[in-house]
Amino acid sequence: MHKRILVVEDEASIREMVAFALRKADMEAIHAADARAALVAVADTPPDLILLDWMLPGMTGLELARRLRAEERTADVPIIMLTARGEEMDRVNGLEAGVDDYVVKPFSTRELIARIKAVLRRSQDDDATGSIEIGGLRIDGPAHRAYAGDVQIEIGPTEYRLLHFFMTHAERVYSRAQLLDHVWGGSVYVEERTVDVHIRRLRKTLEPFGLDGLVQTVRGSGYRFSATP
Amino acid sequence: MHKRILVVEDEASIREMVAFALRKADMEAIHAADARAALVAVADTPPDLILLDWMLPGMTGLELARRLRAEERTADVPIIMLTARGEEMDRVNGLEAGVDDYVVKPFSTRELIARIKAVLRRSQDDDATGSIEIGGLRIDGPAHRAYAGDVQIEIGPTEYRLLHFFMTHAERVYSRAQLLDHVWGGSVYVEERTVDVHIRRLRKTLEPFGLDGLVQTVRGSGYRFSATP
DNA sequence: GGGTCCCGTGACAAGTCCGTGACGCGATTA
DNA sequence: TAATCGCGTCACGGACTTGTCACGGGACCC
Repeated sequence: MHKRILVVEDEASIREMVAFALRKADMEAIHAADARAALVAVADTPPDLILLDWMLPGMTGLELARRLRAEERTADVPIIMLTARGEEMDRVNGLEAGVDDYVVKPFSTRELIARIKAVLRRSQDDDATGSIEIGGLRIDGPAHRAYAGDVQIEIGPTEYRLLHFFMTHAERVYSRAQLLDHVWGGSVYVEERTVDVHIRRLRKTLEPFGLDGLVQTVRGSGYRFSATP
Repeated sequence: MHKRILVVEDEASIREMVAFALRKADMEAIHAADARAALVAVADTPPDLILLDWMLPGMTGLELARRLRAEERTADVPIIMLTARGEEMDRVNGLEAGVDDYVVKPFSTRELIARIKAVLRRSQDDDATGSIEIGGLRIDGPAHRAYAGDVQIEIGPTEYRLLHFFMTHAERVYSRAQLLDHVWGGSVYVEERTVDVHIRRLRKTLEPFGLDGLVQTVRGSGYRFSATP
């Protein structure tokens, strides 16, 4: 899980220490030395999380937090505040501004990474869809299970993800590239032919249950999931 | 879905922040600054959910939770506890009092709303509780004990919390991160693999009673509790 | 009918994920 | 104070996934 973290901090040494820790945790640090730079950086592509120093030249971190919350694009980006010990940290105002967590300096990088992970973890919503049924095949989203009528189907992780995508996007042709994007996640590179192999594996696990013809090949274009041949 | 939420919290600023967030999510906030006010407000018309601060003037939130559970009218109303980080929060006692979830301050409004929705969704199709039985395993909520048939099972605190969470959220896959959030609490940092170890310990204590296969591994996703393999 | 392109299929090696035993530490109890 | 217990972490090994490749059959176009 590669994440992009915006680090708004005027002290270069702290920025670098944080950047180093982030990189080790497979995250990318984007630097901003003051509020203005932060707003510019955010305008481009909103990061996954923002680390915000409490004291900044020009504008306080709190004020910046409010600004970020007001913007449509960044309203949902979690914010973690960095405060120095002894600094009057107005927790209530922070809460109002929608700050997700505080880390008090001096902090260990270990703790910082831990906090970041915790906040990221919480911010991802768990709206698992209910159950879907198409052509005698049913999947139970929350339970991560597939059924042919009443009998349960043993299915591997990637096969399940592929099946889940197909059933939530039935009756439509997807190219191998699109399937890679949606099922594998855009940030990994795998050969397109890999999709073929997984299609085959999926067909093979469905076949013993009389569920063939659901995954259809559209020659030259890709694959489609449909109950009607 | 218009819901009425009772907010029991002595700090006015937090009450207002919560009220603002609730309104944005199409819910109505009813305020109560202390336990007495809460009991009065509840006597009129029970709300759909109660947000309860852990520390209250006069009576602790935990005590109030017990009182609310004892009342006929409010026994079934879900309760979410608000606790400050660092406050010693006794999650076991919370379970005993029938608390449905915890949210640790500082929290973002986004997270709070998400938790509220999750609890509401769950309480829709949940009947009166007390004790739950799944697959020959029974837990007695108020006493926090576990039984296999009639024989009591010796079980540690963390194992019990894990088991309790599983039994109140059966037939659904949870990632290690989600389990950490719900069973360990939001703002603590432990390695995700720690979950594995506790899963194993739980399995090991259940096994001698023939209760194996209840805690299931979903490779690549997490764990699931279910009576059917 | 021939050629070309596209897809199905089986095998395989690397990689990932999970179960498991052990260890140290702090808290609680005797 | 000593002893026990529960908990979090680590390292190791095994089992399962998974991405890739090579081969061959079939479809489409001419």
